[in-house]
Amino acid sequence: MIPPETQLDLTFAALADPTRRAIVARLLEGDAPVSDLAKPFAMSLAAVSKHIAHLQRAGLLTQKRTGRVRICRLELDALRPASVWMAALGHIDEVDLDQLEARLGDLGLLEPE
Amino acid sequence: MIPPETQLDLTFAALADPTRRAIVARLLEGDAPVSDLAKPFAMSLAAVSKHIAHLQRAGLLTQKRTGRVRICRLELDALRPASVWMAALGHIDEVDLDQLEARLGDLGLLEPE
DNA sequence: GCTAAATTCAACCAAACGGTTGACGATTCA
DNA sequence: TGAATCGTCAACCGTTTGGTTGAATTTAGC
Repeated sequence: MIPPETQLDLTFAALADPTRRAIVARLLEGDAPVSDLAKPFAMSLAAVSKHIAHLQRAGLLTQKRTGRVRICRLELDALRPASVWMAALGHIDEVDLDQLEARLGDLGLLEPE
Repeated sequence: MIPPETQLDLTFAALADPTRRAIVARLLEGDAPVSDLAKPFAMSLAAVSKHIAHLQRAGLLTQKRTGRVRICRLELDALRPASVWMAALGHIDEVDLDQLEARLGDLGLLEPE
């Protein structure tokens, strides 16, 4: 099992490249074979294949082969840890303080005021 | 002016490293000088300084020098384009399905159940 | 004015990245 | 069977990254 820290590393790194973000965006419109994904880009198929591998390592993309074609599917769930991390930055005050307080309360560590 | 595509590159790349994410998290608790930020890490000050420079390039961190000390401040606003990009991924499905359904309905292509 | 402290700068290193080309394996189809 | 197609693999190349160490710079304090 991948340590969660590494999961975030892989996810953010996967999104840090414009080619990969374009592939992700394209997959929102539906599953697609590798060659279709590669078409818009002025680079070799092998290069796109590597980008896809990168997305796969991050769990953002899965492939299912049917014949000689590999259909790529976007796995939006894999995006959630990164999304949560970012969202937490904006709200950490409220969320974390509440949870901390609740936990401290459960443990009887909260001093009455 | 930085092209917006590059802005996303820099932001996601900045977040793709655990040291930098830890620095960001630490700065949520308040501004801090470089050496304070460096303390938790088992690496040289120069290394942390480079990480900070990386965050600065992405616009996520600004410095204000007071004397020989540099106070670092988190710039959460710089996170917004990346956050928006990710949020868009999560909702495009619903949106598109709704629009598709509406369009099909308009065309009389929707089968009654 | 001298010394110590807080950072950055510069040079270096190994590893990863993003791309290329060419060979290879699998599959379809005539 | 043989030729074409889809995609990956392998080797290579130049650049970037994340770290090191040591010197340079700027400010503080005695």
